[in-house]
Amino acid sequence: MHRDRRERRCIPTAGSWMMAETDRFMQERERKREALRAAGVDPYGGRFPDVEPTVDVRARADVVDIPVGQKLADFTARMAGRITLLRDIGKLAFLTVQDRTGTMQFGLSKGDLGDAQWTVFKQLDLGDIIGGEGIIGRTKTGELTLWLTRLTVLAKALRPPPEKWHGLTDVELRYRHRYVDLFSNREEVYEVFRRRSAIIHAIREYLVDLGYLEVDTPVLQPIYGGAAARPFVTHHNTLDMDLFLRISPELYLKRLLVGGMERVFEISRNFRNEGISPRHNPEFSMIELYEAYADYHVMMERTEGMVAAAIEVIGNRESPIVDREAGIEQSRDREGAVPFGKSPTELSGFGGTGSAFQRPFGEHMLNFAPPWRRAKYADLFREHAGLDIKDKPGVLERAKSEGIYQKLTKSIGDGHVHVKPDPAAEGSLIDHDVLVNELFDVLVQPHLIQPTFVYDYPASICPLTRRHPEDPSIALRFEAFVAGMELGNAYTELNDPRVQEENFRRQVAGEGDETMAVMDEDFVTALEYGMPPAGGLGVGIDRMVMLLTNSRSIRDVILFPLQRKGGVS
RNA sequence: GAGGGCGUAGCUCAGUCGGUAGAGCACCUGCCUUUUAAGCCGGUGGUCGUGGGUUCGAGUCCCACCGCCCUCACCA
Repeated sequence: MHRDRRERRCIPTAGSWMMAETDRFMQERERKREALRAAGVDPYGGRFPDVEPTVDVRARADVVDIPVGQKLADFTARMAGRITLLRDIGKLAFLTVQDRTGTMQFGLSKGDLGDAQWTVFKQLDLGDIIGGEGIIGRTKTGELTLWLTRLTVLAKALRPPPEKWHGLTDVELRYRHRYVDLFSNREEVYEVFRRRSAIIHAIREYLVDLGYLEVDTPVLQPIYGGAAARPFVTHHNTLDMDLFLRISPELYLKRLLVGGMERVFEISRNFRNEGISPRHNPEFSMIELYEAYADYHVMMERTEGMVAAAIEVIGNRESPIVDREAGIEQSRDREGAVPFGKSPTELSGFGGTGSAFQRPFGEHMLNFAPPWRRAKYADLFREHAGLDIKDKPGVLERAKSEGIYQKLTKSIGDGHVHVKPDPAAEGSLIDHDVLVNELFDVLVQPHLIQPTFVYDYPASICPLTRRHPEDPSIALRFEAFVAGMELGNAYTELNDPRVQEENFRRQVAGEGDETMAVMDEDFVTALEYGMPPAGGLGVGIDRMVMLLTNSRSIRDVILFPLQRKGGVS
């Protein structure tokens, strides 16, 4: 039947389709698969128990003296993985086999393996998944090698893997076919997600050790709230009810404070129907935590503690393979990219930096050693803008010279800009506070490279936030910035039900920065039962992973970032 | 949503002034018992993102559309 196929493609009639390149590769591999079946070999294997990871085999080999060019008959191993390189020397072959911990060279000798097994080997291709049993040795060049006495086919790959040296570099293909990205760009991509897992694990451990309870609250919410963002809307058929995908778990977690969960956290996937950028994905992960009897100063320590715990757990690790790095770096340089990416020294942890809390990020070296810098909003504004935040004429003048004023007045009417109630009042069409905030974004935020807590925001910028008891113009809030990027946001939480109720009313009326569809009356009811004073904190997990893996785009730390449908198949 | 860039073989990339579409890897035939991106001989493989247009002739020029990336806006 294979012959039929080949003949068909060899006789292109006028106007017929030429054989697609992909089909040629796949049909060749299908031919080999059928050859395996004809020889009584299942090309998709089955249970293959007691497989030893590469790192374990290498660790065992490290404590044994294996002379170069020798095999140790009593050093046996049983391993499995994907063939990433295949060197066929005639009656001898070397395969590089990759598992989750690294790569191992398999050596195959026709004489040792026997004709039947050698025939099986001849049907293998790059990308196939195999198991092997044999004895460990070292080749002439000292390479640790598993010399097979038995070869098992576990999965015949029908599609060829990407080019073996460059791997997959097309970013669109990398995101759409992440499974290929993961095995073909193993050293960079797999490592990022290994770290992501370790970071989340470390955060959990850190908080649980502090007596926190991890919870799950609704993703499908009849009323959304807790942040300023447009939601995704969905519908429950049987209940015939519109629901929102949560933009934040905040209002549910605070209900749990009322219920007596004094220390509570959730690692929550949130969904915001907003724009997409290298720092924004429509669905993203955040850790939110609430601690009774604490305040936002305590939350600064929690932020430092979580990051320190994360760095500790990802720090000490030798990268098993780094050879292909040079090629990746070159391709990025061709695009004129900044020096992001993982160098061998970075992958191995603390290489040459002196402090365990230092991490490279782009052209910066970030120092996460606690305590991080703590700076008041107004002080930073004075430092970088040279202005007092209450200096209305000065702020207006600077906003004009920076082009911010012009940009804002131009976009009045799109619903995002707050027009001053009485424009004539001070010769400005834009709220003073809006101008301050815009100037902060442009003049201050980009300079906040090293981890910095910006605290005591002007209350006018965050109208829904609890005020400082001694200075009502100050809001009890901080934001954590690293590399010019917002990493976290925290408050001394509002627990006065009447103030909360009033805030909701203003939100519904669209007066504040946030708007919402309807008031969450049940949340007010909860506060009426009494919520302990508390500190609350939200930290973006994806951004934290970006910072700790030197990743320039949020899409590089999310396994399957949202892509438009269509595109390359 | 606005502006800019990109899309050529399965993968990584060349393609000059508009004049028969190329290389490496991969794949196929053959050789090779210590390779390290193995090597050597020979060979196959293309709807140049899609659709229109200009032209004697379009990968190349023009228009529209699709997808990706970047900047801005919204947002975290």
